[in-house]
Amino acid sequence: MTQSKSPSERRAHLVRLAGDLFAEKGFRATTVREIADAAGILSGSLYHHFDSKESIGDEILSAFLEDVLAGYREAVRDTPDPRTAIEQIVRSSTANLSRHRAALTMLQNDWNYFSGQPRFAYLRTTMKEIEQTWIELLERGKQTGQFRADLDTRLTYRLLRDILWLPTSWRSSATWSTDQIIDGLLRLLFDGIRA
Amino acid sequence: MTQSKSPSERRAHLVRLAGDLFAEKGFRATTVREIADAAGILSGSLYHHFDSKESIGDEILSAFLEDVLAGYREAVRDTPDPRTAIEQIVRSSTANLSRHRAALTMLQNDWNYFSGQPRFAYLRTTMKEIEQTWIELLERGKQTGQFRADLDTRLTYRLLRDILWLPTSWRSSATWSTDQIIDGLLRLLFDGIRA
DNA sequence: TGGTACCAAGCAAGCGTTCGGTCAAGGGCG
DNA sequence: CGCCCTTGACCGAACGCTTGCTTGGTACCA
Repeated sequence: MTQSKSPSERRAHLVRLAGDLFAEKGFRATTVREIADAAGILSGSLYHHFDSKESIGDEILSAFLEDVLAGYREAVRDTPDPRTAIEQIVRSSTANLSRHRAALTMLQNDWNYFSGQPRFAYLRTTMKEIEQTWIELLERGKQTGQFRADLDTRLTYRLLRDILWLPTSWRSSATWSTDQIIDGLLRLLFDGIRA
Repeated sequence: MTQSKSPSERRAHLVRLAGDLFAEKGFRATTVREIADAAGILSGSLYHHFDSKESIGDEILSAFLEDVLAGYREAVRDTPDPRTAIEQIVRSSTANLSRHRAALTMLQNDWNYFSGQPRFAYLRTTMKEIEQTWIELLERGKQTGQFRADLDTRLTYRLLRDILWLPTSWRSSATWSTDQIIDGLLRLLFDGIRA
């Protein structure tokens, strides 16, 4: 089972273990002793690989946000059609969110903790770019007549962005497949629930 | 300013102060010393009024859930029409949520902490009843032809319930009025964003 | 022999909570 | 009226425990 470990790949393994715990309990609520337990070592030994608990969180969050930003940029680059771009953003975001469940829980539970620290200033920066992308897409959609003209873009953006990473925090995601969730989300988003 | 305090009304005042902190930082992240500071007393003195920090949380959560349940029951009692009932639920929930902002933050941030304890078993009970109400309304709406027949009721319920208490956690709610949010929410919900 | 990976032990700070004591307000009583 | 004695609200200090993190040492592999 415990096959030979590569040089610095062991570090990535520890990050993954920590991420699993962060995804379930959040960052602050997870102790370094729990992370060490999951790895089968003592808590002090973690500090051979990381200089702080925050560093682990940093690694998880920055990796996530990089992927998310890449998805957004790719979507607006690939197509001029707002509706298609939004659909692609929803798909790439959903994929990223399920690959980085820990990051989402951390952003939701410990946003106050992270966003205050200078080290995590990139959190706000990235959010700004995401917001800008959404607003431009929604505005363009209104101009082309695809979206309702009475749409409050900023309000709609806030709703959509948050709605988008709601399902990821559902623990019993075994109930629905990713495709099911995406389809339900897109239909609700574009058409509402009315017949 | 500090007018004479009534007998046990001082206790309610402390609960309100604690609630303001819980609404901003969550339950676990708020310390009893911070609560005491806000009240201008020492942390130990809090235990003259409450037997534990959890008791304060209990008071806030149960009061909130009582109001929410009352709103749901009233909505389904007042009208047989699913669409009208849902609209009324959205309005009553929004009102309750803005009156009990602390409870929502606690449910979102510290759900794991509370839901595990027997003392807070009523959390799960209430959620069950809310879920049941939504599902029955959505099913009835499908049968009457008001809602799309291909709606996955359970998935839609999950989305709607969570979407409903999203805007409350937005700190800068000064940007939009409550009515604006409700309108945007209802339009998105029933009609989607498409023209 | 030198470096990597870990252990064993412990530190300071912070947590929720407890406890003995103080002190002003106020009702009963002579 | 003047005295006593209860009571509620709070202080000051500490308790036991958990937190993230540090330190000194050691086994092992190249």
